[in-house]
Amino acid sequence: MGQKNNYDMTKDRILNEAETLFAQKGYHGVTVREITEAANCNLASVNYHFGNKWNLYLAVFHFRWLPRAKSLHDAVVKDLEKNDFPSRSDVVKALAHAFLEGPLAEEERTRHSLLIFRELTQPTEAFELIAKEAVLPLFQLVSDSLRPVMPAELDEKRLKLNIFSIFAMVIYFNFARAAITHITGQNYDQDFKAMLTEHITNFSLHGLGAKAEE
Amino acid sequence: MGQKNNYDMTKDRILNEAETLFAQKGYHGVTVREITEAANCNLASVNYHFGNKWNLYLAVFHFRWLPRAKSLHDAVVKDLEKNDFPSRSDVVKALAHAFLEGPLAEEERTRHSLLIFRELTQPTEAFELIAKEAVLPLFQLVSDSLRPVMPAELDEKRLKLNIFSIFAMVIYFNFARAAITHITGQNYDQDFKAMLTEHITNFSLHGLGAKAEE
DNA sequence: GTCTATAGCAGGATAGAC
DNA sequence: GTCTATCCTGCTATAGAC
Repeated sequence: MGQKNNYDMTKDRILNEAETLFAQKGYHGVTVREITEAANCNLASVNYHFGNKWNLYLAVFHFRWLPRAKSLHDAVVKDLEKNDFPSRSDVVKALAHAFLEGPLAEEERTRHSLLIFRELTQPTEAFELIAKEAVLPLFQLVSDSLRPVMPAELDEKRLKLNIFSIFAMVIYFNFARAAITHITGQNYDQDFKAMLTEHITNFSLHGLGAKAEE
Repeated sequence: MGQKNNYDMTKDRILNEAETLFAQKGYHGVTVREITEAANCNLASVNYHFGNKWNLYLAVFHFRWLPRAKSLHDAVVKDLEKNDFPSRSDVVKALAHAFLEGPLAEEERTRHSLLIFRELTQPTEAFELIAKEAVLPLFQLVSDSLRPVMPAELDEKRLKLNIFSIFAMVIYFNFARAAITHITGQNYDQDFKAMLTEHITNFSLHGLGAKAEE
């Protein structure tokens, strides 16, 4: 039992440090030495606990990324349950709020985002896992929530594109921070994030608001 | 002179293969050996022509990525010049069209996108270069085009957020192909891309079209 | 379960012949 | 400018003592 604590703690520390480093530098950019030094344990422990470096990478998604994705999913569900019949605006707001100001701490969110961006652009075995366990379910949730409040004549294909567009903004404003900060000089403080949530909701509902011209 | 041809050709072949491989696997995922084998030249030629691996990476952005970005920029400019006073719709359409159906061939676009996504999420020295030479100028162009057709009371900050949202979609639909194909089962053929351009334009102008409910 | 020591190999870079 | 041969560092992974 005392041993089991040590076991868990070392394994946990490795997972924590591995997640941070993989998020920052990508799989190939990180060495096992780096991870074990950061985790304050021996070089050999990665192989002992996870077999090899690649399995450690997968374990990060399994034991760290997925639970966090579930907490995001739950935050959206809870937000939607406030209303018996959530409006379009409720759905968008729930999503934007969860991703930009939700249950995840600031640095946690960055880590979470970086890990999935790498998988989105260059899918590996890990993508299979998170698509099935997190991405598809969340997409389905949003789809089911929007379907009853969108015009009946809107076909499935176009409904999906609309949902992708909402995700596009939520995700983009998370991952393009470097560019956004560079262009606007704006830091991601509490105020700016609240403004972003408001903007995303508004843009998703009305776009640029072109009524005046056409 | 005959020598200069060989010189150029080897250097060019290295740049070509390096670009493809860096886009596919990222800087650390690629080895110099891999590049020179693909370019059908000797291992030492990378060091001869570019000094070291890192300089080759920067050269890819300088000699390959930037010219392509300029051709995209030009496509947008030319499209906008069709109208003396481009409407909001004209601006969005010009952007979406250039990025999804513009001057770049299919595989070229993917390469181009992958390279910048890596830099957007994890900026290096290369980001400085392309931000100054390509990203900021394009942003400015869109900003200048939209300013006269947006309400005067819209402040700079919010105008910028609107522009980011348009870019968000244009970029997202390029880079999240893996996810989109996985979820929709839809391939990026000519028809789908035309539908995307239409969708992005429409969504950017009207959002989900929430007039009915609020 | 944790450590040291090391095998075994792949990587970037260079020297020097042609 | 291009090539071969080679140096040397740093990597993953494992064997085996504790």
